[in-house]
Amino acid sequence: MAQAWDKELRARGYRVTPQRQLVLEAVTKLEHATPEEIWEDVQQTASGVNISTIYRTLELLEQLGLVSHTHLGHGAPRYHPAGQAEHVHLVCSECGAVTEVGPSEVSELVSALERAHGFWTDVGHLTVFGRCAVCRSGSARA
Amino acid sequence: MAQAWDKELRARGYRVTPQRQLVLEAVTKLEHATPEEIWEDVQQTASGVNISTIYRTLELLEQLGLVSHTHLGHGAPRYHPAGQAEHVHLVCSECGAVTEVGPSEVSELVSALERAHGFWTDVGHLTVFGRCAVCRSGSARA
DNA sequence: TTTAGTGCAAATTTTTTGCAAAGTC
DNA sequence: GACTTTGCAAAAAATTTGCACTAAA
Repeated sequence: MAQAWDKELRARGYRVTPQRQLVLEAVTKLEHATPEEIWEDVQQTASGVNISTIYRTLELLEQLGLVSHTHLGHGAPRYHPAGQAEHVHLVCSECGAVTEVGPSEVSELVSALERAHGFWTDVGHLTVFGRCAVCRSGSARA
Repeated sequence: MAQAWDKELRARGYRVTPQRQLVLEAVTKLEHATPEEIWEDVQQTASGVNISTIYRTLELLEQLGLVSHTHLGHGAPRYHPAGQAEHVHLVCSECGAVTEVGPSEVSELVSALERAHGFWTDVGHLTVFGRCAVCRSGSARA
């Protein structure tokens, strides 16, 4: 059941390779991983997958709708399995902590934007920057 | 009045240079500009400012609170004047159009996140990805 | 066997850094 | 004149690409 994707791949003329399996597993396991983190993870498992293969594979998997990515601030894009329930990311600019919250918490926003601007919100790609509870209480600046 | 920043700079021991003025002007004029766009704009005006100076200047101006940046998707960060009223960006993943909406439209969200997670939202850095009204009506998929 | 995928190395692109020369205060 | 900034060139970091070789179907 977890391997429905392999038929998907073959059906579209792509091949099922160990590298692709490993990358998909790593994306699922790590959550919010950058290409480099995925690469590091895969290295431990296999005898070695080239970084360029990671990039090419992520591109393919994303195109197939198996994974998707978001930008959590500055650096590299972060990948996560697409099947997974959508969630919003709260990123603390101070400590970098990432919190996931359910889509219901932003439903107000989504309908407001829809109403006012006819804009459909891609909740899965929504990232909110700010300061987390810990940092706010830590340094006095509340 | 528009040059309050130069005293600000000197007061903190920094120097007012034509390069810094040009960069700040470009940021104000362009809105949402990447370092490279700012560089191109400045080139037309002056006899030439080095790209590394652009980076260093943006870093300084941001640190001084004169400009700030957001990430509007994939590429480079986009800079805008910090004094400017805060606004949220709606970015259409399909056509790339960027719409600005006032902070009041997300006040619901801000208080909800504050209430539920103690999270303070940095509204000025908030970017919402999705599909704009034009693209939604254009291609049938509403 | 046929065609797609991988590894490797080199090329890009974007941003950073060291340092001497030039500019600001 | 003292101390900051800039320009330039080289270094890093992050991705992408060309191509011969390996492997899936």
